[in-house]
Amino acid sequence: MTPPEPRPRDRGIPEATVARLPVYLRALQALDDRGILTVSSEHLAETTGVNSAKLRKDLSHLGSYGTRGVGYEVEYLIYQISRELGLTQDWSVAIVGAGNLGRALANYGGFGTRGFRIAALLDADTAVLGDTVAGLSVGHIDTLEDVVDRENVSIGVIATPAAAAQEVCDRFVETGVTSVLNFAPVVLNVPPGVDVRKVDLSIELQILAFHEQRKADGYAGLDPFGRGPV
Amino acid sequence: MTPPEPRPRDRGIPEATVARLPVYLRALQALDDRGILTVSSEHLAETTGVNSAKLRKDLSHLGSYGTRGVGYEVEYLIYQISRELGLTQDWSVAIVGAGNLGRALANYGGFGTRGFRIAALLDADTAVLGDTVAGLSVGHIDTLEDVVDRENVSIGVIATPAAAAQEVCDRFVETGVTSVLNFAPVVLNVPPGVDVRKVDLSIELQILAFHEQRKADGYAGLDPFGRGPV
DNA sequence: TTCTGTGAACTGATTCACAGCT
DNA sequence: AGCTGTGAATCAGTTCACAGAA
Repeated sequence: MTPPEPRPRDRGIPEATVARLPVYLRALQALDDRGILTVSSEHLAETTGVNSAKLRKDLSHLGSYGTRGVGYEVEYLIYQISRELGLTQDWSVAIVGAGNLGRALANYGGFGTRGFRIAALLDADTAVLGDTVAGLSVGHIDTLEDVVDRENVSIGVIATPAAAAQEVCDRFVETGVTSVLNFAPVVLNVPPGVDVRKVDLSIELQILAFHEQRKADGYAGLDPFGRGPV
Repeated sequence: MTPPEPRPRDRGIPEATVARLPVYLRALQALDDRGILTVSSEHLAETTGVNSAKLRKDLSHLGSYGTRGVGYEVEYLIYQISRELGLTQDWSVAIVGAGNLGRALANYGGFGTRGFRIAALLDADTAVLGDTVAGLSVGHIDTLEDVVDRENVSIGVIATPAAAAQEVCDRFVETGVTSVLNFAPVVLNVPPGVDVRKVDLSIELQILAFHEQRKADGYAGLDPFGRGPV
């Protein structure tokens, strides 16, 4: 697992930092839209809900893009973060599963920010074949390999029922996709080198339930409005 | 911030552990469905994609529910985790936003596992009012406060466009909801004591894009199939 | 003077490795 | 003999606090 050789500028950006860069980026874009030219770590930290020292350390991993006594130039920082995240290019995305979730994803306005392009929306159910979603015609799952090759898909999104997820994932991996975003409630098995990220509604709810229960249990006095289970 | 008094059994379960318990629970339920009575940390760890020492340490925070030389009893462990997560009771959930995402959430089969009950699906758009989704009629957002009170809602789910999210959140909080699951791409502002969890598609994609770019950049030899941007 | 960039201290999470129970 | 439960070692991430640039 050792990298082949030490590379020029250390790109060893901590995972935790990478996960926050998109949040900073969004806040910066909002500032830019309002015509704001410069921002301090204190202010940007506040609007993104992090500690300002953490924000500065995060940004310092990209290089020294701030000006002491002044702050960060909004446009320049947007560019630097975009570049670091790989958003100065477009990535091709294929979504499998054209149920409500798949459709919601396909319709996701402009796909967040720029940087992504939906190449296809596929489903196994012939009943939805040809439906138009977000200007795209739903294709058949059997064309997955063709689509990935032709459109140079690099990110596969799985929005199928749990039972179908592993098979779809295998097909993505087999065709050369190395990044998968999984919305199905299963743990996917992939070979090394493939990145999987999981988004799981019921896990999120269960985590919230845990904290709700705790509030209800022991700290009633500190939480005058807390509600219990039904 | 000191708890009023030391409470009987230490419930200081690490956040990282809490986030994994739902994953273990799901795997255990699958084992239970297959009639398997007992499982070792090694095996359960493998199917959930974690290290077995981590799994044992996680479970040890709940108590000593394993048997040395044997493993864990599946049913008993399901019960213990469910109890710890607060799933032996039902929690009432209100979803705001009846677009594709809101509908996808409402249809989410049995809401993951048991433990949750959708009390209402609300929207501001009069065009979707009265639509039936997952056996539920879409209500008007103005009834939010009524619904929360009447149905004793403890978890609010925000599936609205970004612009509406903070206002919906404020109304939830104002009415006494202390747990919020936010799908809108904004950082929500809440008073202390309110838990917010965020699920953000575009952030997940951007994190994947970062790793894709890295693979494409520097490790071509280790990743023969990796695709670049389009 | 203001605000960045960063060593140093700290806190939390993971992994190792093995003692001890069944 | 096999597998749990857990101290001890390690690693990652956060926060503090301040030196130094503009």
